[in-house]
Amino acid sequence: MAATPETMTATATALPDRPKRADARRNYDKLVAAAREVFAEQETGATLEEISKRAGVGIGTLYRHFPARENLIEAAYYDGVEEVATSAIRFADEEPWEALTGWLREVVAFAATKRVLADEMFAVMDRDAPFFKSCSGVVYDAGEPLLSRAQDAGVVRDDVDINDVTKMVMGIANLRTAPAEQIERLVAVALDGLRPPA
Amino acid sequence: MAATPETMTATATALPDRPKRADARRNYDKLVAAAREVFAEQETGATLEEISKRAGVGIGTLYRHFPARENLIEAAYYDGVEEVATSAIRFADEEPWEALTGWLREVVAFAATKRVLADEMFAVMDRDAPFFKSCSGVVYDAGEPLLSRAQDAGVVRDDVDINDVTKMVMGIANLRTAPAEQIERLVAVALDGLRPPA
DNA sequence: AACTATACGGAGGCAGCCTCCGCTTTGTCA
DNA sequence: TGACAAAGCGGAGGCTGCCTCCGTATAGTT
Repeated sequence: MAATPETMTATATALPDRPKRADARRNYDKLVAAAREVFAEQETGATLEEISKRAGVGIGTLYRHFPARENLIEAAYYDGVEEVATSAIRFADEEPWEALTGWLREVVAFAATKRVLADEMFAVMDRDAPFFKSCSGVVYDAGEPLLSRAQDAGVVRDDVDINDVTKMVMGIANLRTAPAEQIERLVAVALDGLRPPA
Repeated sequence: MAATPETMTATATALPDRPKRADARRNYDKLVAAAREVFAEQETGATLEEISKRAGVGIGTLYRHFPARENLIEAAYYDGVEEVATSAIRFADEEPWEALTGWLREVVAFAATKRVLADEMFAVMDRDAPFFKSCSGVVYDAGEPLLSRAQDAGVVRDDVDINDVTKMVMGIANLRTAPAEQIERLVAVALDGLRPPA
């Protein structure tokens, strides 16, 4: 699901407006695609010059569309967020505990693919930038029903909310020194902490 | 406990050698102190020029002592690590569960004070740089007895090691969007996941 | 006091970030 | 379809921070 102005509600995001003229829109899309490529390849230190070159546009064009580095990062990040959010519905008919934890594992896998981008975002962006709020909002809205259901079923403690749960999981998912296998294991341990106290 | 060449074993660290001439040693210390100050103040984007100015030495001097940015960061970080490691002994005579979790809360508090520095380190340093290994080693050696005791007492599951436990906790501790109160709460939840499965 | 190894410091080269403005393209209106 | 404004393009160049290099200064030694 792509983030286009048409499909976005007021609360959905704070992405730069997608431009109107055909050539501009073309370049905008090329830039986002190039940014995704470059951020996916580079372990670190992607330069904006390289992204603009890869997109086949001038550096000035990049800056017109994305006045600050973060705007480009946001655009490259956002539709992954929407995707993982919507994936929540796929877990609707599993058991409450499996539905919640299954979706959270999905979130972890997503985070793994976007680690460089996420680091960039945190490095560059204010903790409470509107964009973060948007992303959080989308993810929370998606996960909240799964959590509530698990709590109603009595398999998750009542003193946590969806913000708590996703943050806890994301913290572990973003561990930069842990291999994927360990992250999965640690997430499972932490999720066990969500079970109601005996 | 300060990190001096005299007190360091081969495995302890990979810090640059502390220099021999009196003026050089003075400048080295001034630089480390200035780096700590600046990293503590700045939310982000501390410049090396500023650190050298604050220390009252030329930029060339900074680079002679710390050829790469990371060397300075390491030096500024390291003795905090040793401090938190040695704090483990203070929990020796508490109950096994309280000893382990009490010390881990200490680790979390330490992480909170060094967040900028930690971010810098991760941004700049290879995941398996010797320095990381040293820090991990020091912390693991300190925490391992507490974990073993808790496992022997049957209050912590057997399928985790000290590496798992500290990473899980550090992941949550480094959450950049969570206030201290929430981090404490989430760490407590995750630690509950360490209890043996019923 | 003279000497040498050690250390100092900042000018300057380099790279990435970002701005600015003259040129080009698009879309529109007759 | 041609002509015109508005929108968009692009890259030269300024700025800043990173880092190197080398002429000068100082500690320690004899």
